[in-house]
Amino acid sequence: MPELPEVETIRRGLKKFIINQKITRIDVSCEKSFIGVPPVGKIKDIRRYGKALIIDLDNDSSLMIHLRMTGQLIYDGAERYAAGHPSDNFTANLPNKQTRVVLHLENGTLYFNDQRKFGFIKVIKTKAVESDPFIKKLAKEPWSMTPQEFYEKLQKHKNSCVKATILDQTIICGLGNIYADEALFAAKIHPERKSGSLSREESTSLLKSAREVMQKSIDSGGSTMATYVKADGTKGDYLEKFAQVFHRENQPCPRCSMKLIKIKVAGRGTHICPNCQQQPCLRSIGHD
DNA sequence: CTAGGATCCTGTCAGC
DNA sequence: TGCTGACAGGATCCTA
Repeated sequence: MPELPEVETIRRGLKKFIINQKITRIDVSCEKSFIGVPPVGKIKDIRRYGKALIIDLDNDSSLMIHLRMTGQLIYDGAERYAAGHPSDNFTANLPNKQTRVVLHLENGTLYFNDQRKFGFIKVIKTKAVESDPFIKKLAKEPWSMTPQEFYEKLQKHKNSCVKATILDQTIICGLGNIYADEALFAAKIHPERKSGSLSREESTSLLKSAREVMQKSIDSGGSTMATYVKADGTKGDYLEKFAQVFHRENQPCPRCSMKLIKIKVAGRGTHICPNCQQQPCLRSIGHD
């Protein structure tokens, strides 16, 4: 579930707590969730490639972590920091039923929870991170992609729905279901438009919107809970404060007040304003 | 090569 | 209450 802004929020949050701590032991309770031989070693850095986190150790090995749909990382030490898939388990006892891997550190514990077991932690050599099959094929993030490059990518996949195109991490990296919907709404583009039908202006607008919605989310701590859990832990509030369409079906469009609807595109739940985001055959009728 | 659908897995919720 | 199917903030594999 976590998309680029959530993973970046996790990275920044965890960094403060785990850098320079030694991993003393790793317990794996779900074989599928941990690939490789659990290492011990001191944590030197925590990096991010798209939606993947990399924890570098001082022994030439790294842990690659992908949370996929339902992963969570929770650090429990003098303070607790939790982020990832939103759930009540953040504040529940740890470990719990969904805890797949426990990393014991000198001064605390890092829990990897994952309801659906799609996520994983994988041991790779630090030198081989960039040549890992998943990392290697990731495209540029919206901030480092030029409008020209983006337009060319859309043309290359001209027969595919634009939403499917921007969800493909090998085409543009970082967007998931929330930010794809938000970016398309911001750019007033219907998700079922063929990628090749977007004008250069629309393409540039979409790229710009993708940057904006994700940056805004990073600035506000992600859309999911990212919290120092005390009794009243604060949480990332992108969905509450900034999301315009995601999970807002049946509510009025913030731009035109027409009722937002939910449809299915590329196999994913998709939220749109049927007035602001019109199909090609309906566009240019009457107004702009 | 592209595009679309099934699939991995567990849990929750709406509808009967 | 219990059952059933749909669905879920991701990515891969298989098919045509």
